[in-house]
Amino acid sequence: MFRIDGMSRTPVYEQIIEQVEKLVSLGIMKAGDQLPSVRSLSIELSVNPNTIQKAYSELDSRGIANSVPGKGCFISESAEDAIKNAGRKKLAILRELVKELALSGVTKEEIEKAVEDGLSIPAEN
Amino acid sequence: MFRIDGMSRTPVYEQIIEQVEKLVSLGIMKAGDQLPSVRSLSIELSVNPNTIQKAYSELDSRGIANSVPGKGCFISESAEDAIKNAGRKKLAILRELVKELALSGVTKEEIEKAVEDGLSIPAEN
Amino acid sequence: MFRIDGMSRTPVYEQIIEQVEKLVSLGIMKAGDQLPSVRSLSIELSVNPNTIQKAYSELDSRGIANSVPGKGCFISESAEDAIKNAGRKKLAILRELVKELALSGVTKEEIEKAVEDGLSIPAEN
Amino acid sequence: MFRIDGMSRTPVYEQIIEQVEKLVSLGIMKAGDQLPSVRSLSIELSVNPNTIQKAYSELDSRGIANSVPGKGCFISESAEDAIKNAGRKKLAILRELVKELALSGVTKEEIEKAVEDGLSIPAEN
DNA sequence: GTGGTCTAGACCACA
DNA sequence: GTGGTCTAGACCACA
Repeated sequence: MFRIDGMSRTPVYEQIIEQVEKLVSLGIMKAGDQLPSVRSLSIELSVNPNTIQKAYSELDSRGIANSVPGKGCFISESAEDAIKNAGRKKLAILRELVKELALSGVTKEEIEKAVEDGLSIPAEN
Repeated sequence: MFRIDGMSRTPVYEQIIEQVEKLVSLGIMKAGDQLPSVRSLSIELSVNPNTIQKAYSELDSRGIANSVPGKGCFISESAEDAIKNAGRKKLAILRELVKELALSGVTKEEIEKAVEDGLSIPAEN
Repeated sequence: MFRIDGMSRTPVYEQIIEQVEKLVSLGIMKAGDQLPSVRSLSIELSVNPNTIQKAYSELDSRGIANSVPGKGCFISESAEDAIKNAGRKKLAILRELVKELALSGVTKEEIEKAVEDGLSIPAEN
Repeated sequence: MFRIDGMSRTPVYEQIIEQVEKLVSLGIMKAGDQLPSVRSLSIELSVNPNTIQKAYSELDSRGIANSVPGKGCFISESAEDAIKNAGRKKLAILRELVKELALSGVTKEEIEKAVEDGLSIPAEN
């Protein structure tokens, strides 16, 4: 269910967060669903339990999951909203990136093509 | 000529690189122009000389400048091309970002609006 | 008669204690009344019997109930007093909370409004 | 500058967060001020660096400080606002606590007295 | 020196 | 079993 790229620059705990967000966005995980336990996932991914813990507590503080001591970690009711709102905040990054590309000499057409590509493949990985 | 945001998450050396690229893209600096000396810039920006050094050698390895030991660091002939090519490589990042936003539930309209905004304000900061 | 919020951060056994206290405070349960048996309540709430046991023995040591082995758990004569005294001890928590809020910049008016609200809706949940 | 109560139930990292908030609320620390480094504070308090790290990264994600890798951790511009807003969210807790006390039989007068006490000693510990 | 990530492993309260 | 906290200590990128 989860896959870690040890070569990647993005921290392991961040990779886990992103994958949970993806599963929720795709509707594969829904509010109330339980995530694998810290220990079981740490074994499955050959990763230290602390790293999973960090991912889960981040998901909790982002409003995507509820970590309930003694019971488990569950997708929260507000998960979809929290993810969408986080996405909205990233629109500013998108704007800056476009501006930077335009400035560096990349043409408007190349940029719009890339955006279209991104929009047209909505659920491929 | 250069400004460093000490609070920013982007490394200081990266901020310097970005600003050199911007100056070239805007045509303010051209092939053959000399960058400030490592020492003078380090003093001007209150930054460790090693950090400037790192920025300049990165600019060198990216084909944007030529560091000539004992003489200085100069904008290279290939600077504009190198910057544009780097920009093209960033199109992939743009594509991924758009895909990620779309997946997280941000609407197509919001995304296209942000792209337009980025394109319409070509040289504001 | 009892409801458990599995998503809540307050431990299940604590939730049970609070609900017993509320029933006594509201006069719904009185001295001598018998609480549901450990087994039956554990089944009703889909909760581990150990958890109910823990709640009941806590109620016992707080002087709110008497656990009689082999017979059951009964609201004690001193229940109302015990609850009121526990409440008085919580006045210190209230004082600290108010102090903390005031210190954090919340205005006196906002605090007094919240207190009034709490006082005016005496028995809504 | 910081003091840890090893006997307390509140986690060490939380104690540190609270103390930073208090220092900001009291105007002792201001936007831009640098917190002690992770290592130095860990030595001063005889606490593991990871624990300080956790406190600082929490302060960061709460908008109270900016952790800048390689430079240090600084009180953010938005610190006071962030603290005040967090306080406002705690008003709901206050309301519930008052309701619970009133229900348990504590008189209105006792409650109001405690609130006044909390308000009248604005900066004692 | 400074923060950030991670492993290894312990201990706690709660279910 | 389940999450939460913490120590001890390593290694990384950046300043």
